[in-house]
Amino acid sequence: MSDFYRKTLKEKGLKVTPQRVAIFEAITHLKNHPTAENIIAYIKKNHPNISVGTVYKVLDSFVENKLLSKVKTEKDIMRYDSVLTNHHHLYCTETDRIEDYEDEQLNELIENYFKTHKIKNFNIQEVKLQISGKFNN
Amino acid sequence: MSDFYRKTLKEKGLKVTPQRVAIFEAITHLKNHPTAENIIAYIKKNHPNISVGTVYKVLDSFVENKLLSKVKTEKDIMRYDSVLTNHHHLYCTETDRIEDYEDEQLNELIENYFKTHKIKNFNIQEVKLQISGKFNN
DNA sequence: TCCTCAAAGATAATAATTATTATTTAGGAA
DNA sequence: TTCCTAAATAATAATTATTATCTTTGAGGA
Ligand SMILES: [Mn+2]
Ligand SMILES: [Mn+2]
Ligand SMILES: [Zn+2]
Ligand SMILES: [Zn+2]
Repeated sequence: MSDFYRKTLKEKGLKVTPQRVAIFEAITHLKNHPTAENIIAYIKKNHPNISVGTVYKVLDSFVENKLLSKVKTEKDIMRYDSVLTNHHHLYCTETDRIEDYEDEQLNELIENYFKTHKIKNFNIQEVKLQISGKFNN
Repeated sequence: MSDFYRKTLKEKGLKVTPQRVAIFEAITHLKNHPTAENIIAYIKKNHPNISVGTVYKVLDSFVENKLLSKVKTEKDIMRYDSVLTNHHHLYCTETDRIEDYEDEQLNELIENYFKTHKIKNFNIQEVKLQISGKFNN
């Protein structure tokens, strides 16, 4: 169960603490690209004394160590993403829902496009789509 | 000069105030997708008594009225975009620079792709690319 | 088992943004 | 042109998300 988290933390050279394991578990469990607040609320059930500062610090270090990424939004609040494969996002214009969109064919299309259409003075590392619209239910 | 701003505001049914004209002028003048702070600093030169709250409120109403859009970033700070045509963004992974990237051919490619690859339960309104990488100088 | 230093907890501070409220003013009506 | 009024602004306080500080704790190696 939590052995996966412990193992991954160790591989990254991060000390294995109950807080880190709990946060790691929370972000893989929570869907919809949770906020720090979402994560704290979830963890508090089993770990009521966890400190807010700890959660922010751990999230930061997870981002640095590429266990997590940040999701860009136009709200004044950060959201986190545990899916690390190259994927895109569906943003609902009505709610705050953000869903993952994986599409290997699209990735190839874009990759090929930029192979033949270099951007001057710019070296591309990653291309992500933010697809805005509405979910039908 | 400022007649364009006055005219545009009037068209949108917004009262024409010196503050709104100044903010409108600032955002079209400032490059690199300015923050509210950037805008305030710029305006203060000619308009030293403008209030921070006013700037935020005006920016909000400009976004609502589609005179501006917000730019997604992974920092805890909002940035604004006066370019309203459908365009994409180059994010520098080293600095906070965000440049516009316009590419009609790419837009068509993507549009056509999604015509034949509908996303289930989702109605696309807009697709934007966030292209991360490094500027060569 | 013991030590040590990195991590966690508690708390205060900061930064960005929003809310409140008194004052001013744009712009339509008289 | 003057007057009126709703809407906008300025000043200020409050809120929210995040970060910093500092003391205590405990993970993990010796
Ligand atoms: Mn903030
Ligand atoms: Mn904030
Ligand atoms: Zn995602
Ligand atoms: Zn732009």
